Amino acid sequence: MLFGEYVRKKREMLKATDRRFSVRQVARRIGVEPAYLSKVERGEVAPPSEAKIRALAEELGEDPDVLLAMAGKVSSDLLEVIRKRPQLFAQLIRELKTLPDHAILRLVREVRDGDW
Amino acid sequence: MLFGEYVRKKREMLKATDRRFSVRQVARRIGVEPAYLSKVERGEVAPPSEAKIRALAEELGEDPDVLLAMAGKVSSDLLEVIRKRPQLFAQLIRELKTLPDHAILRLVREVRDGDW
DNA sequence: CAGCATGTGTACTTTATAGTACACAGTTAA
DNA sequence: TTAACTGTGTACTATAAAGTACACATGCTG
Repeated sequence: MLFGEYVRKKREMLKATDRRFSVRQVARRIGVEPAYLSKVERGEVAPPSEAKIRALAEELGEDPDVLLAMAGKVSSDLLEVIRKRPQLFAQLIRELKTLPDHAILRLVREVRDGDW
Repeated sequence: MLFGEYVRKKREMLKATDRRFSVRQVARRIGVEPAYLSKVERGEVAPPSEAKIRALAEELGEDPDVLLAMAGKVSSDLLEVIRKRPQLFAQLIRELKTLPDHAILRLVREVRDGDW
């Protein structure tokens, strides 16, 4: 699903029961012009900056990492982590690239619970 | 160490025993103007694009991921991997953020050798 | 039914990115 | 000693990113 398409769907859903989720009002709350948000939702322009996407995620109750991914971006805090130890993380991520979700989840849990 | 500084040092080292590593000749081989490479090495302008950095890494015998990191970038193939499963990888990377190198290396090996 | 709210079209702007093109002075090598 | 090669200063360019500003027709509502 495209970024704008997804945002529009979610916003319209919220609008159905709460009129505070109009294009204009959401735009105002996340700090952009209404015309811009409208264009973003219709895919007429590229998705906004990371900061605006975060604000939008907050507003819509969505996972910022997911919304960023839909926008073709990766959270800058993750980039920072990788940038600090590029070989280590590059190796790991390429290793995990083809693993199924459950295997990666297992890894996450192992690290979280284990004595690492 | 800054990107340009590092590149200059490495290139000068190679140049010491092989005159094919002048600014001009390296620039030509990686496909940029000599003046531009000169400015990059002296930090007068920002580091080049990912593609040029890759060519430079190849040329200098350096790890592209490391050079990219010095340039403040992350390899686009890694971004792609994360973008495809943002929640999973975001969770994992944030979990690993503070782990020591050896722990992450252990993880890499475990995944590579184990039955995942 | 007047008035505010709504979504969107059009036109423009600002800043960053990623460089090119050319000239010039100093260095080296034949 | 001249021809080529070297590094760099200056000026410029093209494209993308990330929006703003305003006008307009439509629609709801109190």
